[in-house]
Order: sequence, then C-alpha cells, then structure tokens
Amino acid sequence: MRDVAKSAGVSLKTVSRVVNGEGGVTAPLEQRVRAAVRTLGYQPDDRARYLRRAAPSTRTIGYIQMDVANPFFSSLYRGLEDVATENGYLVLAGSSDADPEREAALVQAFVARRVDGLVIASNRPDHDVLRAEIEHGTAVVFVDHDPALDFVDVVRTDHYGGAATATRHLIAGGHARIAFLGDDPMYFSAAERRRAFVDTMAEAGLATPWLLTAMTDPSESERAVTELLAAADRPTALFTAQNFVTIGAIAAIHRLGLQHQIAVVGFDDLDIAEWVDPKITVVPQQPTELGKLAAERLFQRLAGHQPAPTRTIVEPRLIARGSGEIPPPAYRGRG
Amino acid sequence: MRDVAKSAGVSLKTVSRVVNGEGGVTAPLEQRVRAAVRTLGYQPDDRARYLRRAAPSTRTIGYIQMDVANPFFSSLYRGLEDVATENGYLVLAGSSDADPEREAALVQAFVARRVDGLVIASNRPDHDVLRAEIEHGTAVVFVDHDPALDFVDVVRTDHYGGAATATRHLIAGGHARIAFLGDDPMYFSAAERRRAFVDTMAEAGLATPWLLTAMTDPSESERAVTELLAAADRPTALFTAQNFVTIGAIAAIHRLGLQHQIAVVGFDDLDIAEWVDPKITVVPQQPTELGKLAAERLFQRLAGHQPAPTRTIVEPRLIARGSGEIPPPAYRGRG
DNA sequence: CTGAAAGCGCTAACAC
DNA sequence: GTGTTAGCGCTTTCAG
Repeated sequence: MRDVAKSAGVSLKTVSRVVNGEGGVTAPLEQRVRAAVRTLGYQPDDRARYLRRAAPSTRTIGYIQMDVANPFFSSLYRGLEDVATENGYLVLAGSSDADPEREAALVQAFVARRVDGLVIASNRPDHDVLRAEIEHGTAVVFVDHDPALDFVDVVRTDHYGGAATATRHLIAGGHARIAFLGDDPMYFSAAERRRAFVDTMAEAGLATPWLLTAMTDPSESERAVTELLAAADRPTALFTAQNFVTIGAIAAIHRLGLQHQIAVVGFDDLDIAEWVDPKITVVPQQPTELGKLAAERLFQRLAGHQPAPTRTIVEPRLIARGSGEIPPPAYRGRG
Repeated sequence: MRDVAKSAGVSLKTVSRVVNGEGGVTAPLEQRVRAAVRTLGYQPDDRARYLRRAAPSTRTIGYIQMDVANPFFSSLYRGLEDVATENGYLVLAGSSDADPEREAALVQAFVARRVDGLVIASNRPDHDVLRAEIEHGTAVVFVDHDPALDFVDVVRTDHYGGAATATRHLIAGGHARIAFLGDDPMYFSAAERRRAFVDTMAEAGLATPWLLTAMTDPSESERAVTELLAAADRPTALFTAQNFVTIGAIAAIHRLGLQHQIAVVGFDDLDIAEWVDPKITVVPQQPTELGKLAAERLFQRLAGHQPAPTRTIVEPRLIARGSGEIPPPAYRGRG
C-alpha cells in the first residue's frame, strides 16, 4: 500500500479511501491511485485491515464436521457456504473424524485465526473450551448432534420424529412384523431412531423381536437381512435406519427376488433410490437445509441479535416411492 | 497479551516467548505467565502473529472447487485436508459452480486473506489474475481440470487413458457394438473420455454409431439406454462415461431385464456398484489421492522448492466386477 | 535471561 | 478534500 501511495504521489490514507470506496477523493487523484494499484498488482491484506478496524472481524466462519467426504456433511457444508457467501463470508472447515483431540485442535486453530463464528458437529464436545469461546464472543451453533447444553443453538434433524413417521407408515400399511436395522446407538441419531421405532411399535401394541443395531457397513446389513428373510417366521417389512444399511438390505432383498414382497422404508435418501424397482421409500434428511439454518442462526448472532439459545429441529417428510407401500402377505389361517 | 503481561507482571516479550515456546525464560516466570494465560483465557491472535513474522504466512491454503456437495470434490477435499493437517495447515474452501465470476471472487477473497497456496479446479480460469498471483508468490496447483498453461502444476486423472482402458476391456471381451454415453464435452474430462473411446474403437477397426453426449442426469441416460436397447440393431455393450450416466443406464437395463445380457463399464465408482447384480465394472477415479498429490505438490513449493511446473496424471485401474465381463451374444449367422 | 522500542499493513481519529 | 499521527496484537531487533 505504501508502494501504491508513493507511486501515485499521495498519502496512505488516500489510497485507503480509494480502495475502500469511502469517497471524498477527487476524480484525478482516484485515477492515479487506481492506475498505481493496477500496475503494482496491489491486493489489500484483509488480516491487517480487520485487525485495525473498529469491529474486528475475519469475515470467516469455521465448520467442524465429522468428515467432509461424507455426503451428509458436505451437503450441509454447501448450505453453510451459500449463506456465508450471501453475507460476504468464507468458510474454514475441518474434519474431526469424531476424535475429541482433533476436534479440540480444530477449535483451537479456528479461534486462533479469529473466525467470527463456529458451526460444529460434535458427539461430545469439550464443554469448557466452547463455553469459554462463547463468553469471549464467538458465536457457536451445533449441527446434527445435540449436546445437552443450555448455552448454544442447535440445528438438527428430528431423528425421533422421522423414525416414528417411518414406523407408523409401515404399520398403517398393515405391517405388524417389522424389523429394525440400524447403526451403533452410541451415536445420538442412531439411538433416537431406534428409540422411536421401539416406542411407536409399543404404542401400536406390536412386538419388536428384530432389533438389529451396531451395523457399520452394507455387507453386514446384507448378511443380516439375508438371514432374517430365510427364517420361516420372517418380518414382512424392514425399517433400515441408516443409509448404508438400506443399501445392504436392498441388495439382499433383490438377490432373494423378494423386492416386491418385503416392504422397506429407509432413513436418509440414496442416489439410487429412484433407480431401482421398486423405488425406495425414504425419510430423507435435508443436510443442505440444516446448513442453511445453522448459518442463518449464526449470522443473526453476528448481526448483534442475542436471542436465547434455541433448538431448530427439522422434521423430515416421508417420500413414498413404492418399496414402503408393499402390503404384507394376506393372512393365511393356521387352524 | 498485554493483559497477560500485566497480570503476570512481566513484559510483552516474555509472554511471547512463553507462548511460542522459544525458551530462555526461567521456570518461575514461565509458571506465572502460564497461570495468567489460563486465568484470562488468552488465545494468541494468529493474524497479528504472522503479520509481523519474518516469513509471513497464514498457515492456510485455499481450495476452489466446483461444488463441495459433489462427492468427487469433497473426497478430493479430504485428501487435501489430510496433508494440510500433517503440515499444520487449515483449508479455506469455496464452491464456484463453474461460474467464472464466482471463481474470480473466490480467488480474490482468498488472496486478500493471504492464503499461502491455492488448489483450484477450474474449467477456464482467468489466466491473468492467476499469473499475477503466482508472480506475487502464491503457490497454485490445478486439480481435475487441465488448463493449457505452462506456469502451473496440474494433478488430474488420466481421463483419456482410463476411458481407453474401459473401451479396450469391452473389445477384449468380444464386443464390437459398443455405445458411448457421456457428459457434455464442454468439460475437459468428458471430452477426453469421448475422444479416447472414439480413438480406441477406430484403432480396433470398429464403428461408433452410438455416441451420446451432453447427458446431464440419470433420467436422460435411462431414456437413452431404453431407446438404444429397443432397437433391433442394438449395441451389445455400453461404456457409461460418467457416474450419473451409469446410474440411469443400470436402471434402464434392470427394468428391461437385460442386466445379464448387456455389458456395462462405467467411469467413476458408485456407492451401489457392489450391491447390484451383476456388480458393476468401473474405472474409478481416486479423488482422495488426487487431493493428496495436489497438496503435497503445494507444500513442496511452500517449503521453497521451485521445480518446474509438472503434470501429475493419475492412471485409473479398471475394477472388473461382473457387468463389464458379460460376453456379447453368440454370433447368429444371417445367410 | 529480560525488556523497551520499532514496525508488520492497515484503519481510526483528528488535524489542516 | 487530503494528510498526519497513533495504534490493532503481535514479533523483531537490540540494549541491558
């Protein structure tokens, strides 16, 4: 900047005025400055700018997620980014892989870079560190997970409600023998979905002999479903409470040729949901929407609003596509 | 920091020494400083630190991609991030949606924040701006796309080689009537894959009556394949040169019940590739690997190495899973 | 081993 | 309208 000022034969402040469009500079002077900027390829340094500014800011928000490569989190990212862009902000992101140490290191690194706000997906965050940051003026919004903290905003899917909807859909379709297949209940979302299934079945007076949890990939799910459907006493419907569980289940059902006989409702949408026969009925999360809502909340706070922390719970709506509307086999009397 | 110094009854410099672990501070003083840091919840401000440092740096790299929500780019992101983390760096990212204006705005915003390096996936970048940045000392690595520029590093998949491999695989399997279905050839990758197909077929002395490009979603691909296979004079194999094209094609083939008669090789892997019958033979890109290589290149430059710009072309290897190994129907004599 | 002074690139506050 | 001075939070330089 000094070079520009020297080259244009003006003071630093005049260059600053031109660069920031503050006005109050005569046309000829402005011309000279702009010319010098162009010739020297001058780019203002935002670090220094915002360091001295009255309201210091980096125009950057941080996003701590489990893993960028996970489509749920990257779609959420996109929602965040869109709102950030509207507000002239950039997003600094990091993957924690659910590792508390890595997570703490990311919070640390983000705070050191003075992000204006933080959106974080964390299983069990370090409360003390976060509370300290919030007290130091960093806006924090939790997404996906829901820590039992009263001092932060939360934006997440209604896992319980979505799973209850899925279960009720199958029950309404005449099913009484429904199997649940889900992820490890150590995860908040997985536990909620399982709980909703159990509760909803109980409310309808139905038994839940098939509660398979802690699946971690499609092959486990495929094996489990294959076994389940081989039994004489088999379920007539499946509620697959996780993306990859649904994939494995669909694979098994198709291999057995039972895709038009066993009903399936999945939690979370799939790329191929509309491209198999029958199409797959799902209760999709809306990660992009979650990201948007989280960012909007964050920017409200950054704009100075200080509402009490709230929970924004997004209710997923079931999309009936076919697989979830298969009726149970007609009752065959036994005596 | 001033507060910490005052609270500990020492000078600014002593606090600085402790915080940066420079040594040369007696134990009791260090204790006092650390205590003050903890009590006040002091977090050093990296902006100010690196602003004054001898080698100014933000320990941050920028990543400009088409869209974070696209699994290819988010996986690439993960590769970048892993290497960045190893080097103590953070990643600032933005989605351009292939919009040149948005891209320029992102470059601008990243440069203003003084990222140490830039990884960019761009169709037709603004050469002048980038050249200027490189001359100003920013390290730049291109990924995925390949601008015809002699002053930047490029890391990308060998689209031509991969597509040639896929085509040869089908030819070696006895196919002579192979259809090509791909994305809009305005994209470098799509154009390369198409070109490889045409060349490889020509080398084998085979005609290419089915060259379908400019598909943009699975439904177009599904419609096209349905139509293709309805003809008496139909292809015996398909090379689907894009992810979503493969999904639509597989859907069509399954609906027609031809999945064990028409061979399919896809470019890019799919979540469900191993969960349909037959499993899908693909030539997968390795986005995470691309990200790693790009970041490694970047950090080499940041470490002061000034090798001549290079192209790193990653050769994809075909994974035979079944769909690509279906033989053509036995020759039925016509006279 | 410790501290005071200067300055990174810029903006705020106030002069002229 | 334009320029000057001080200072953001920190590191550098150099004196003690």
